[in-house]
Amino acid sequence: MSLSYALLGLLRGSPINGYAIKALFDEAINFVWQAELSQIYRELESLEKKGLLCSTIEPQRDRPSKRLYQVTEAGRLAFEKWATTIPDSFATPKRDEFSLRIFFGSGTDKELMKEEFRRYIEHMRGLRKGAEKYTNLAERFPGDQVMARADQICREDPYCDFIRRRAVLVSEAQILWAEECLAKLEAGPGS
Amino acid sequence: MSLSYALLGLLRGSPINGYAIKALFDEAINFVWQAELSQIYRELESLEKKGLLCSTIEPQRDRPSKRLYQVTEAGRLAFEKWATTIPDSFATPKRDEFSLRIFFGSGTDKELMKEEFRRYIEHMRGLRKGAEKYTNLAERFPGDQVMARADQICREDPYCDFIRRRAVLVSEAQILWAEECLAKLEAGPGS
DNA sequence: TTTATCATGTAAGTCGTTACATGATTGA
DNA sequence: TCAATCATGTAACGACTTACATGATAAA
Repeated sequence: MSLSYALLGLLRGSPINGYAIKALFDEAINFVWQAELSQIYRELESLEKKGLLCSTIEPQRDRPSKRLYQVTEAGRLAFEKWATTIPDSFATPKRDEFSLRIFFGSGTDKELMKEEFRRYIEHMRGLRKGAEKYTNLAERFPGDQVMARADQICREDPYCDFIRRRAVLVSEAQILWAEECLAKLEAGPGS
Repeated sequence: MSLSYALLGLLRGSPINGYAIKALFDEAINFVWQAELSQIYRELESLEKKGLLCSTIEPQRDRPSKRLYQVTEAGRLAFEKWATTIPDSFATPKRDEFSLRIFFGSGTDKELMKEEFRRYIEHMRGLRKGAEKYTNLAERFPGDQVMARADQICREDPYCDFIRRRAVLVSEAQILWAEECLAKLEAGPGS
């Protein structure tokens, strides 16, 4: 599973706690990975048991204590191995509810399907907009060192920009596709 | 979960057995849904227990017996309800190992990353090629009525074509993106 | 004779979501 | 006072994968 590598990769830098990782996933790298807090905590615990991470409790004055994680040497090695081994297959599991709904569209009222495409286009425009600009983590989390650092890394790292650019291009392709479908449905008989 | 609706949708037509459904997923609608045989069998069983499907055993002379499934009236209603209710969100779970590998690319040797992009482009070209033509199920499964019928439906159904077209456009966008990334890596310092 | 295809299933384990529990502080 | 944010976790369930078991026929 790749969540473990996402965590090992993120924890190579300064120590982070589970809650902040969730914020990073949601705010900064939402084109890359997604996970629920409960899953993150469980995975961090599991990685620590395996000796790939270690944690320390950091008490805070005005906030609850944090459990800060860092990679161990073994964790760093495991990540390195994963990062330098090109996978045999690039296939991603194909399980997309929207595709399925469209696939079975011919049994559904055409006006309803048109509305579904319109809503999909709105959704995709939102995604594109979100990907077009850098997520300004430093602004959103003022005074947070971890976020400031993540922000800076993303701004300087060409690979981080690749991922952002991909989100833009792919969502644009899907917008064009959906608009094309809508036009065909409107041009077709009985509309 | 949507696998159940994929099954209910497929089984609205002529009765099909689990093994044939797997073939349909793999050959015809691989842009739409994916599932392992073991999961299909379990899900079919579960849907029958819920009264949404019913099955009959069909003995064959030269082959093992088949368990043929069909939707019940309750199953048809459940499918209708799903198909005619536009979901609140179009978000798909974002969990793509390739994105993650690129995101962490700056720590990896540049030549290795270039090779990874090249392999990715090859993979995407294969996907595009597969999507450009109709999957000729009738040719691949000569004499198979279920496949012949699925083939014909796909050929006549505009929604089926939408899905195919989407796969073409999205894989094209990803090819362009990856080529753009490669060019940037090659133009950058130290290449 | 061995491999491939057809055919159905079970069992174990991993991965992921949803719901629940707890409790502190801050701001409206 | 009430909601929001910060913070960590547990428990139950649901979804998916991998491995295993079985056995027939057809083709190489």
